[in-house]
Amino acid sequence: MRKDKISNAVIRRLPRYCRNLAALRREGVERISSSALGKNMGLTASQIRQDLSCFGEFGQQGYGYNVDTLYQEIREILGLHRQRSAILVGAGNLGRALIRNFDFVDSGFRLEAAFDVRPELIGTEMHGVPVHDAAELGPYLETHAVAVAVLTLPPQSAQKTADLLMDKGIRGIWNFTNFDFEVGEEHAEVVVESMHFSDSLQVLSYLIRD
Amino acid sequence: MRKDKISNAVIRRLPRYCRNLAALRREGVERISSSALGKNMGLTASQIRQDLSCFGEFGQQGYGYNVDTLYQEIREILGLHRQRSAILVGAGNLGRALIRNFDFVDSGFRLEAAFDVRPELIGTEMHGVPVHDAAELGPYLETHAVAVAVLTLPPQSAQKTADLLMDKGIRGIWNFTNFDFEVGEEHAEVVVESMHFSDSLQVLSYLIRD
DNA sequence: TAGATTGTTAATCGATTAACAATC
DNA sequence: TAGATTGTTAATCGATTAACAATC
Repeated sequence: MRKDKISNAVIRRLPRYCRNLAALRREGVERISSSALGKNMGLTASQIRQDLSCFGEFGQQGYGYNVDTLYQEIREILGLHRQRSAILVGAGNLGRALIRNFDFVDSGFRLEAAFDVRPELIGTEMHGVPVHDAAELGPYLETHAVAVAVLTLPPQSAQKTADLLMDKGIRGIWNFTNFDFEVGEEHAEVVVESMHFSDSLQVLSYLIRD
Repeated sequence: MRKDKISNAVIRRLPRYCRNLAALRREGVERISSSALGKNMGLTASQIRQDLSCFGEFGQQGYGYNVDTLYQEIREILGLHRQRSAILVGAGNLGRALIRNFDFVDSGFRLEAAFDVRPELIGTEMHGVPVHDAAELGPYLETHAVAVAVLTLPPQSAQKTADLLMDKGIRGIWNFTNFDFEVGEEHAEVVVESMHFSDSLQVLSYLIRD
């Protein structure tokens, strides 16, 4: 039964379903049952059926799920076919690594431009992406419809840049600054996804304690 | 009341407590109540008191918590004072970004060495970290006590390298490969923390859907 | 002392798992 | 048809929130 409000727990499992189904597809697997997929992913068959039923009826009794169809359905649910526009702010080591290595298209985005304050970077191209002066960020956002900004600059600049992005109507911020900037009530609809590297490593530290 | 088995949900909030308390400390705040901290972090006062009570009694009725003490306590719980040994495998763009910019010490680790297959990198130093031939990884692990390996190499090499690391007795793997390698039953005690960039961006894609 | 705030117990809420009729 | 497996409802489990006596 389709649900209106999807829980966060379910949403965060969707990309994993995607990755696993993509792998099965590459291996040439045509169909899979919830119990086989569950074994693959370390989930119960029940949970998988429960998760998928939030979005529709993708399976068939006695058969299971068609791998390719289910893969496409979940990509559709996540909106990965959308090719929305993205920019990156802060073309330092990490920003550069993302520009060069990360497959934005596979996650539903086109990376249109990067911004940085360093004069030696401004005007260059990285992996086909033009690097503009950070001072041009505001004007750029007024003339281009940008859905998401990747924030890969030092934490000290995070709040100010985030404020500008939100004021100019950004929909989402992918935050790599390791700083949780404030989101004012007037921007409550802005979505922030933070990649807190240190949080992850600190959890790892805890989990390997003696 | 101290608990034996701490839930994953609680563990994953600990680094956030740490970050918030660190910020308060920097601002010179000396004490804080669970309700004030809750407002700060977007949690209920109840949850904070419940979380902390898993590990001991750190507060005082009528007063709240001493910011500095609580900060130190949580760092201790996470094991961030330990300075355990870490290595990094794959000194490409992302690996390089971590070596140069990431503060391993703040998360409880010393980054001792990096490994790569590229001849032009072998023998060099990055930010004081020596880059060795990836072929030396096995021998290195036999002569050095390494707690954690950072995996920043292409997904195609992930399984093979992870297998080697686990065979040589690694305690934890911080996985940036965007690939969930298999962990054999014989290595069930190995802890894997994965930073799946694409999962995060895909969730963001979902959350900004119309 | 009076007010504030803890740690803990009990209540509620939400997520996961189990069971099973429906049906391919 | 018989076996397999779904989608869904009900049961269980776990996490969050509320309430409150204890006490600084």
